[in-house]
Amino acid sequence: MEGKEISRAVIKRLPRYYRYLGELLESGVERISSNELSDQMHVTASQIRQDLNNFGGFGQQGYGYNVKYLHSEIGKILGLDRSYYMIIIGAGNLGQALANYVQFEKRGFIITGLFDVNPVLRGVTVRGIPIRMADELPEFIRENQVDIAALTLPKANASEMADILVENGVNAIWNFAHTDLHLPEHVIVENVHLSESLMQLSYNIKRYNQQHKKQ
Amino acid sequence: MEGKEISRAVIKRLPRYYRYLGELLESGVERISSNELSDQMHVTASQIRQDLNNFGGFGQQGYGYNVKYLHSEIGKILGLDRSYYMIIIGAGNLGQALANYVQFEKRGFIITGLFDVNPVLRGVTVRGIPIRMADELPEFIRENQVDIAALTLPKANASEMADILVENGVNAIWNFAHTDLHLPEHVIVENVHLSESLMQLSYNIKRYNQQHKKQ
DNA sequence: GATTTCTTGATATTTATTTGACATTCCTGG
DNA sequence: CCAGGAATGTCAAATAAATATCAAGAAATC
Repeated sequence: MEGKEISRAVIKRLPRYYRYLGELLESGVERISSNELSDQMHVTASQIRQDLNNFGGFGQQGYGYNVKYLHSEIGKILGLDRSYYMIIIGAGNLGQALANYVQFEKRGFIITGLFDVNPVLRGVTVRGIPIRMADELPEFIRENQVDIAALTLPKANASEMADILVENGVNAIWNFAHTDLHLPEHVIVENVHLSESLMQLSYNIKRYNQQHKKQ
Repeated sequence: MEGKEISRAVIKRLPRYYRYLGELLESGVERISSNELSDQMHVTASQIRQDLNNFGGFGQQGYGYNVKYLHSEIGKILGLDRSYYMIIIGAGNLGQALANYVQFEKRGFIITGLFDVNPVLRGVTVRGIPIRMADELPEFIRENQVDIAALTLPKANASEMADILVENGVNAIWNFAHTDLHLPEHVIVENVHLSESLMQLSYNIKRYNQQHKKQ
C-alpha cells in the first residue's frame, strides 16, 4: 500500500466514489456491486474494481461491497480521517463563500482564520471567524496550527502571499488565484482555475455548434 | 480540423497555454519557441508542439511561434472569439463572487442575470445586475438570450433548477453544486466540484506525510 | 549568397490508462 | 450442507497519451 505509486487519474476519481457512497449510505443502502455503482456513476465496473484494488480488496465475491465500510476506507485513503486547520487568504466573495460552506467542516476542514489587506474588513466576522489583516499572518501561523491555506485573492498578490505562507511553515495551498505558483518541492498545491474551467465549457459549446451546423 | 476528435487531455491544457501566451503578450514578448514555453510551463516541448498540431501548424521552423497570433488562434479554438450571455442561479457568496469577477466579461462572458429563491435578496444588485426571484427564470430565458447558466446553489435544489433551465432552452451549464446532473445528451455540463478538489489536496498531504515518516 | 543554427511538424516509441475476460471465491436458497 | 449463481480480484489486451527523435525548412550569421 505504501510502495506503489497511485496514478493521478485514480485519485481524481476517488472523491467521486466517496460522494456517491456517502449518498448511498444516507439513503440506507447497505451493499452495492461494482455493476450497480457503474450504472449510477457512468463509469465501467471494471474501472471501479481496478481503482479500488490499488488499495486492497474491499469487496467480497458473490456479495459486492459493504457501503459503509467502503465509504470509510476511501475516506481514510483520501486522508479524511483527521482534521485539517485551514486559513483563507482573501476575504472577498469567494473567500467568504468558502468560509460559509459548512460542509467542509463536516469533512474535517476547520477554518480558523480569514485574512485580507482591505482595512475596511478588519474585525468583520464570517460565521464567527474574524477577518484579520494580512500582516498578522506570520504571527498567526506561528501560534496556530495551519495545515492548509486557501488563496482567494487577485493574481497580482497571490505569489507574494504564497511565499509568505510557505516561509512561515504552511505546506499545502489550495490556490484559486488565476496564476501558477512556483513554490518549493515539498509544498503541495491544488489549483482551482475557474477561468480555465469556463474556457473548457466554451470549447464544448463551440464544438457542439460546429458539429450540428455541418449537416 | 472538424473531423478529428480532439482528446479531453489536450483541451484541458489549452486554457493554460492561452493564459501564458496572454501574459507573454502583455509583457511585450513577440515570439516564443516551444522550448522556452516548455521551461516556463513545466510541460515538455514535444507535448506543446503536438497539442498545437492537432489544430494546424501555427509555428515556423527556425523561428518559433508568434505570440500574438498563437494566442488569438487558441482563443478561436476555445470559442473565445464571441460573446456568451450567462446567468447565475444562486446569489449566495459564490454566485456573487462569479458576478463580481470582471475578468470573465473581458473574455466575453457577460453576466445578464442573477437569480435566487431568497426573497430578502430581491432587488439587491451586484455590479449593477439585479437579483431576481427564481420563479421569473422561465420568462427571463424566453425573453433574453442565455448561453450559459452557472449553478451556484445547494445540491438539494440543483437538479430541479437544471431541469427548469434546460426545459426553457439553456444548453450549457457550469455546475458548482456538489452533485452530478443527469441531463439530456445535448446539454453541455462543466462541473466544478470544490470538495473533490479539496479531497485531492488532503490525499496529497496524507501521502506526503506517509512518505516522509517512513524513513 | 553560402553556411550554420534553430525550430517546427511529423513519425516512431514508450509509457500510462482503460477495458474485457475469466477463474476463484463466497453468498444464498433449498 | 450442498449446488447454483453472483461478483470480486487479477491478468491480459486494447486503447490512449506522452515523450523522443529526426528530416526538412526557415532564419540568422558571416
